[in-house]
Amino acid sequence: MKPTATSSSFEDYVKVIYAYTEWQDKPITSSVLATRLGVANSSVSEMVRKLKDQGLVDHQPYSPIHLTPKGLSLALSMVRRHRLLETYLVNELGYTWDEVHDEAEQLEHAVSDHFIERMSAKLGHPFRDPHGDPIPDAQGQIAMVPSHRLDELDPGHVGRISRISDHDPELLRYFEQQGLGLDTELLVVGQLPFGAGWQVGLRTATHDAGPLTLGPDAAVSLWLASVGQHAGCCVQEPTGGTLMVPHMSGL
Amino acid sequence: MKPTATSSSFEDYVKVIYAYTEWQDKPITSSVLATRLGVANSSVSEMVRKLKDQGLVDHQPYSPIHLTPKGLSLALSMVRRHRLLETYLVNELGYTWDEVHDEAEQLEHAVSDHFIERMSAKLGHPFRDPHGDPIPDAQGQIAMVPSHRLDELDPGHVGRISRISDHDPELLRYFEQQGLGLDTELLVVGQLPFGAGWQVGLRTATHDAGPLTLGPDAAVSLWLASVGQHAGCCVQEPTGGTLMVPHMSGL
DNA sequence: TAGTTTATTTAGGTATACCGAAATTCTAAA
DNA sequence: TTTAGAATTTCGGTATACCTAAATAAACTA
Ligand SMILES: [Mn+2]
Ligand SMILES: [Mn+2]
Ligand SMILES: [Mn+2]
Ligand SMILES: [Mn+2]
Repeated sequence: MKPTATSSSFEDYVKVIYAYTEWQDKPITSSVLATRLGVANSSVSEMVRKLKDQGLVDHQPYSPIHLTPKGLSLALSMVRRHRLLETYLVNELGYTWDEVHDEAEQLEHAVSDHFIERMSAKLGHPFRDPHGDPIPDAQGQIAMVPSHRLDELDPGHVGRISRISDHDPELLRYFEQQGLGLDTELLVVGQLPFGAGWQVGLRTATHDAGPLTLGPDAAVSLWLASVGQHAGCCVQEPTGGTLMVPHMSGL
Repeated sequence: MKPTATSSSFEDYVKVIYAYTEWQDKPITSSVLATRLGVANSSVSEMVRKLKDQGLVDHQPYSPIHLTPKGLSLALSMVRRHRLLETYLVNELGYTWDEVHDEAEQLEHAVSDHFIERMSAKLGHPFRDPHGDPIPDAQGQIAMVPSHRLDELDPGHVGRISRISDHDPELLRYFEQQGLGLDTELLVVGQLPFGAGWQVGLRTATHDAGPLTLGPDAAVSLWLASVGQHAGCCVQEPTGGTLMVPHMSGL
């Protein structure tokens, strides 16, 4: 079989299809895909037909879109590229975590496999990126830390920040400023009335800051892992199988 | 004026036009440009018209193609990108000097200015790449070491290798194997009859190797700087002016 | 269930960057 | 000077990846 010439558009389509399923636990629809890619619905219809021709997705008209094993494998390799690049930019080139997403979005299509593996080696084969998103290994295995979104946790729960959406650079700068980062220990105090957000308490190595109010947008961008748990469980084959951890976002 | 949306094709066209002039000291023709880019002559005619529309080249039908100041500026920025990337791949990611050209060819179109300047800073703002090609600074200033191609030098001349064409990876591996690298001191013994090549003597820090025979392809790929001279002269403005050093190759 | 709204696909069209073949222009030999 | 041959451009066409507007299918709603 031929090696499937994948354009950078194909790569972005399968990546977005994968990313949606990674947290929503259900297949993506045509219009959501269009929104996330920033293209017209009609463009998606046409591209999905081509992706199907290449055996990267399963799709019947008017139904949601599924990745095939081949499509999942390509998606995982793009996710690996993206997250390794983000990690590299922060660790080796002094980028801040709010600057890396857009740069990685371009680079992920331009670098060779050789480049990726060199980078991974130099970084010591990291398993998560600067925002806590898990990095699949070269075989597509991905280690996920069981986590829950802050807004889904009961008052009194204590957890360590395991993942932060990188969608909004400004929000990332805000978190930085407030001393909120990966592995910061957080106490969920409770939800404020009338959608004002959540009240949390945080303890960092440096300063034991007092209570903090997080708006709704901030709250849904944070995932917490139960204190006492560590990474390494819930391994997933690139050839399919159920995704064990819902509610994950960002690339 | 609008910022001239430059596609990666445009970038490659101006880069190749510049590179030709950098060593041939005369403007490139349509068919040579086509050969170097690996496209049909008709494609070049069409693209040159578009480059002219964008004010990147001067051209009248059936004549050679010149860069405008704007085109030269873009070309120098692409050359800077390419050569910094090659240097980075070798110095920071452990690439060998025969592996970097193709990777840089892709990356040069994908990285941001921010990435380039971070890289340059991390490398200590190098002025030449792994093959000795000069790296323009962010303003397009380029420092060239006065050099001559080995096949143009008289017997008895002693020089330091200042530039090696990166065109053929296999030739680079051969040079490596023979102990020939940047700054290797070389004595031109003389030309062999019937186009067999050149006889040279080399002295490296490690071993004082005996005489060596270089075939014609190898000989024309090496540039020598006179011993005792150093880099830093012959600065060129991006806004034009005569190129002072002919006979340079590669990117 | 019939009608209305929404989601999705189809149809027709654009821009970019290529191609081969035909026509044109330039050049250099006779 | 004429004219063959070489270089270059023009012409018609392809592939990719978008778009808007129109048609259609599916999902609600009354
Ligand atoms: Mn992308
Ligand atoms: Mn990202
Ligand atoms: Mn290039
Ligand atoms: Mn190069």
